[in-house]
Amino acid sequence: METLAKATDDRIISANKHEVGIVRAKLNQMSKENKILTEMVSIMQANYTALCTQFFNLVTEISPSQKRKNRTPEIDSFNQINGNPSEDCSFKRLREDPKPKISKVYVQTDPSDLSLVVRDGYGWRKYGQKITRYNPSPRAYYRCSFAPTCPVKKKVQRAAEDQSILVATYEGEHEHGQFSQGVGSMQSGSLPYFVSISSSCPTITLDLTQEGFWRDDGKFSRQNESTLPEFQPVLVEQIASVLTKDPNFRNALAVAISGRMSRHPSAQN
DNA sequence: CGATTTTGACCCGCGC
DNA sequence: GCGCGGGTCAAAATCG
Repeated sequence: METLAKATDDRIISANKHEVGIVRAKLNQMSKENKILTEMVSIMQANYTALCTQFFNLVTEISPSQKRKNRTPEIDSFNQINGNPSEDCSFKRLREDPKPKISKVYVQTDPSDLSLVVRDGYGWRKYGQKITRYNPSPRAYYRCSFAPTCPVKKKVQRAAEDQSILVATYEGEHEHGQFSQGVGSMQSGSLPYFVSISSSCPTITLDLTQEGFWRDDGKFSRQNESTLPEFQPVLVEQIASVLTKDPNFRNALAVAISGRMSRHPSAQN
């Protein structure tokens, strides 16, 4: 009887040892993958720096008079997000002027939806619309409904490269909370991808968890996965550049990846 | 009837 | 000074 119990204990101990071995192996593999990921991020960062230098060289080669003539939406967009390159070639120091905080939000919308509405939880009053030079789609101008108490303004225009992407440019910050127009910020017209790039502080919110969009009828529509790669290259570069610069993002990414690995051990094979 | 949108006119800064 | 382009104004139209 006693020998039977001892044999059972031995088997449990041996099983535990085996499990510890597996966990150790997994940990080793994870730390290896972590190293590889860190190296990849470093390479991306190096590439980004090289690209920045190249871009700056190209921009500074253009004379001031040529600058206006040859200006493109891409350069404008780059300058808005990174600050004026002629003032700081490293792009690391951002302008600290008293201008209102400007941030950009890119919203993937249903291509069939032609409205210039970005639901963000705030109330807006449209005060103008214009056709701009480099973009066939009109630009809409909105003021916060709390104006003149709240000076925040926003411009909404479809991306020239992809009409399904709405670009909302916010000027200033709300001095009041959101007041929902129903459910909240994630309501009709909201988005599968939500990206915010701020010019004054390179913070970014990237929500790729929603593979669809909220339609006006309140239903959540699944996004056709084949359309995902169409997320514009320029936009992707801008996002990648901000992400690779941010050590917090890299840490968060490492934590998220290791968390995912522990939840899906089969994926490690 | 008040709030909101539309849209042409106007203003302003910039480059030539 | 002129033209261009972006931003704003404000009267009319529309909506709830």
